Amino acid sequence: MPYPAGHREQVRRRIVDSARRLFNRSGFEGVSVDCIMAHAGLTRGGFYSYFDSKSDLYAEVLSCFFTDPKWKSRWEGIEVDLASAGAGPEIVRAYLSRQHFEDVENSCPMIALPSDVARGGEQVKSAFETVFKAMVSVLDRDVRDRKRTGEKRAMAIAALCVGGMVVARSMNDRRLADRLREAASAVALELGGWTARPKVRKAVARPAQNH
Amino acid sequence: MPYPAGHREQVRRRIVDSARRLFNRSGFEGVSVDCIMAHAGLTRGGFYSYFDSKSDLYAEVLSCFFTDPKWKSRWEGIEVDLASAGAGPEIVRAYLSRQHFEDVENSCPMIALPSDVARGGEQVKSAFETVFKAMVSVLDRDVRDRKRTGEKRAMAIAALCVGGMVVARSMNDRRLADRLREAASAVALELGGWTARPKVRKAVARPAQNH
DNA sequence: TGTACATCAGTGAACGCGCGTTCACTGATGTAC
DNA sequence: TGTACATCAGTGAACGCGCGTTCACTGATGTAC
Repeated sequence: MPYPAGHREQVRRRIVDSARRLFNRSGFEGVSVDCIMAHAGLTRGGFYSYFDSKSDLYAEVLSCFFTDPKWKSRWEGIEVDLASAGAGPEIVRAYLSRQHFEDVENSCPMIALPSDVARGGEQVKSAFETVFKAMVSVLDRDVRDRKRTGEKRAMAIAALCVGGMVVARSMNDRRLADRLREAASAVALELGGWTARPKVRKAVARPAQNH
Repeated sequence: MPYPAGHREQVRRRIVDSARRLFNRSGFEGVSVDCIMAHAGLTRGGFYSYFDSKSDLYAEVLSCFFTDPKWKSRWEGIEVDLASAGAGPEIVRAYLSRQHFEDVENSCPMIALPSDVARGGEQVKSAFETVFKAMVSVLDRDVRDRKRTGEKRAMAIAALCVGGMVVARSMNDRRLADRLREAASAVALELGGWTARPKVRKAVARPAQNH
């Protein structure tokens, strides 16, 4: 046996990881096989001994994102365990945080890939659906609901999180993007019944925040 | 003068219209200049006497949508006049309607193109920003606000509309997509203070013309 | 321990293709006379 | 009214380029003896 055992798997994982980052940054068509392999420390020729095609790799990248049962937040260093209660407001804050906004490569695929998904095949959409459902179900558990409209609210909160980030990423004006994130976050927390009334001074300490 | 007056403008509009439909369907990179011109009944060569580049056309397509002073809704046959008051709830309903969901080619560019825009240049993002601002400002005018958080609310409502449609379009399950649209619509109307209790509150709510 | 060898991960030149863009040209048009 | 003409909208061949993919080859590796 030439090359140590597990070598192939290790290299394969390196390629998938390189692809994930690059696809997140530039989309399916915006990234070349050459580029993916170069970022994995290899050359273009070897690619086809690992994957049948570029599309094949794309599908694998997507399913990797979605199949993790415990989806550990990569943003803000917060490890949000989806199985625990009380994660709702944490998720909203992390999702609409500046860090998540900036870390394009590691961001939620629902933000980075929606156009590709909407135009993609059944398999890809199905995977997208799974993530969204997961997000909704965690939010749903925590919604403080006065009128038994919990699932409706949870879906709207999730849509607001995704929409806020998608739109913020599509702007030039950084200030406007910031305001949008903050507005979306505040309203999402309000919708969940998670408005921060505990720290009253905060509202006083930050009034310099214009508009 | 060879060719009748206005001929050039008419052809130019035909190209933009063809591009709008095709970009909405397949994204920026999924459509070739050749294809756009063919759908406009022309050949590839003439393109560059109308536009400097493909990106240029893309930016124009984006900015055409909401910046029209009178934006005629193409969905639901509703003609929403942006200059008139009371358009807020109409826009929310039309935006999240089944018709808008289904009519991909004629849909709002903020739904169909967000990933392309996020990865695009300054010019394109600038055009997107304009569209979003226009939507926010119309909503803002109509938000029935009790706490002077009008602009924040308007931004969140807009993000919820866009996000709801983007996510709905990325799903396989039509039922789930429908529920999402309805949830987003109901919550968005609630956020604007437009929940259907019209007869009781109208007199009270109008004077709260914020900002 | 040292050498020869079989294996196969990785290389890089080459392929056909479609793209955005350019440009010399064509031919339809309204106008001058 | 009819003809010659200047204009310029539109044509289509051609360009360079980067892409996904293929393939004959290289050379690093663990093993056999």
